[in-house]
Amino acid sequence: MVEETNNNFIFDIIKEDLSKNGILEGKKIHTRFPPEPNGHLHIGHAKAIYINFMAAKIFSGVCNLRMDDTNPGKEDESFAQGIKRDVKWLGFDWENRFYRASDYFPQMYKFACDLINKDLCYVCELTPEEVKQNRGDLSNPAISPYRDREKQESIELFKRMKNGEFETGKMTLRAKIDLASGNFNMRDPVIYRIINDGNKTNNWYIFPMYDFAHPIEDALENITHSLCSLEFEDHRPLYNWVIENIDTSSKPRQIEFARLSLSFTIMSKRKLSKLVEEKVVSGWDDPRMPTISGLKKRGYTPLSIRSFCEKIGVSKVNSTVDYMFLEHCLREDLNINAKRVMAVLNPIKLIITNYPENTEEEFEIENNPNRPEDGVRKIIFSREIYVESDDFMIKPIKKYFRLFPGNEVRLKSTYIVKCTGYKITDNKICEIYAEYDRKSRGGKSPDGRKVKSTIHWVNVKNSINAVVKLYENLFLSKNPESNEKGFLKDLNPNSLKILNNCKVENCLSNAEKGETFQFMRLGYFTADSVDKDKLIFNRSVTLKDSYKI
RNA sequence: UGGGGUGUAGCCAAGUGGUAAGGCAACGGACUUUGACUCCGUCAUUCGUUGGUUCGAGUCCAUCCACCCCAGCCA
Repeated sequence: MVEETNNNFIFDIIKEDLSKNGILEGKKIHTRFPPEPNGHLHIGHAKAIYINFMAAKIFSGVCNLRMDDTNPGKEDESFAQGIKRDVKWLGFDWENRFYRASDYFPQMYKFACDLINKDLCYVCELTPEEVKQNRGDLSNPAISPYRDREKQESIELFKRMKNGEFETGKMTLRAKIDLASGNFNMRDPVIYRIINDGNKTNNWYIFPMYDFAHPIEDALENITHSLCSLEFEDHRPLYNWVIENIDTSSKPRQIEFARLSLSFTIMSKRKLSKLVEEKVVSGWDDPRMPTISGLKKRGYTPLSIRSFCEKIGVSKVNSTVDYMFLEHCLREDLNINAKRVMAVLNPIKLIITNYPENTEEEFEIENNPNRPEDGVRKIIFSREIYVESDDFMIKPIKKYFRLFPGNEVRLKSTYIVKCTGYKITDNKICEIYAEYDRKSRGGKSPDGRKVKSTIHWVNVKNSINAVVKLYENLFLSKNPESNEKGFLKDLNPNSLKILNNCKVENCLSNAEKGETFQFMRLGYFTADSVDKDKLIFNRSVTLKDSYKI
């Protein structure tokens, strides 16, 4: 998994801008990732982060991290902290360029006053309802009776708005552009509103709207390419209007790309919050959540997420990526890097009847066949072991070549054993019996006979207990939002399954929190708790399995 | 109905007038002490439609069709 970058239409534009006679010839590019601190980052944001930081990296520029905090009340410092943590975890570095839109409020206020003086803005006293009624429609223009207010009067009122003399919603500052525009964003958009609820941020009572604030933030930070998602395409004329009419030499350029949709999950912050509030999940970092913190807890690695972002590409097509593709990227990383261990999720005891009691043998097992340099470790074998209950059938179905009476399997790294019988108590198989072939030590078959199946096991004596959490998609449909009764009616009842009686190899007593292992033949599992008396693993992703029962 | 976008395989996605990359998924097969991994092979006579220009069109022009976004004092 080499980290290199494919081309895309945005990088083509940047290349063009940077080329000879391009608008940025001889300059550096400068991008930014500007989340609103009103929720936690998810995999969709990872795409935006990746695009912005990679554009900077590839073209030897830099990328800022900026909190777009222009709407107090929705926002919270804890979200800002979480965002910084997640971006850093993903492996991106904004160095010392962390900014907040609110730090620019004085400058924005000044720009707004300039615009009033240029007769490009006016204070409007329409209430929100009146604005709505007067917005016009597809064939009729909007109306504002305050459009021709004297500049001086607007300046006065705007100052009084700033001083907190009016209550929330009483008046707004509007840009004088075109009440008849086919683009509703240009029908004299509100650029400042009053939020005077006693809950003030930095002593401000007026707050700039996104459309006014964003271009100014970009200009003040000397952003060259302002990369955002498709729904802002209609806002670009307004973005450019602001840049052209304020006093700046910066010429940031907005380019839009399609945001990410992933099958079987949702990306809307509002809906993700709902899952948290309704306690459908344990929190923003529930391993089933598509949030960065959730993916981390699930066992996703920063490399796998970056690789995913790289591989899905960048375009303007609204598309939905298969969830399987994300899983593929994780497996690709873990296949190379995860240590292999043995763990039995649904244990059943296997007794090797011809193996001496009170004896044990030591065997070596490789830590990672894909990385011989990771060496081997010792495992202890003895008469009683646990095997997976799925690996035994009294009457084998077609193409089943694991344990069943009369059949031979290899116990990974040790011996070939032949199943000789089983015991049933209370209608349940409680023990399986087998005999081992002592000539097969190490799992070899000296006579060359083929043993189709090799199964994993742990020793009864020294295996340790663990809890394993198995996850499936949170939703049943590819597109949970399409459920007519709402996404909350599309929940998968099996999205979490907790196994409390798992037996794992004793080397896992040294596992570190967050460390990921391959449980052989089962999948990749990440240590979520490593407390002495409570070892918990989250299944990150299964192994691919061509055997369908 | 006004404005802005987008249509290439089941899913992403290259392609910039010279004869449809790549990945995922799927399906065959080889290998295998993980039914994993790895390796090999198959998988678009055709690019939303219909016309046109051209020696030549996924690429240019026109037409129609489908889908997405926009009428917050959200971002």
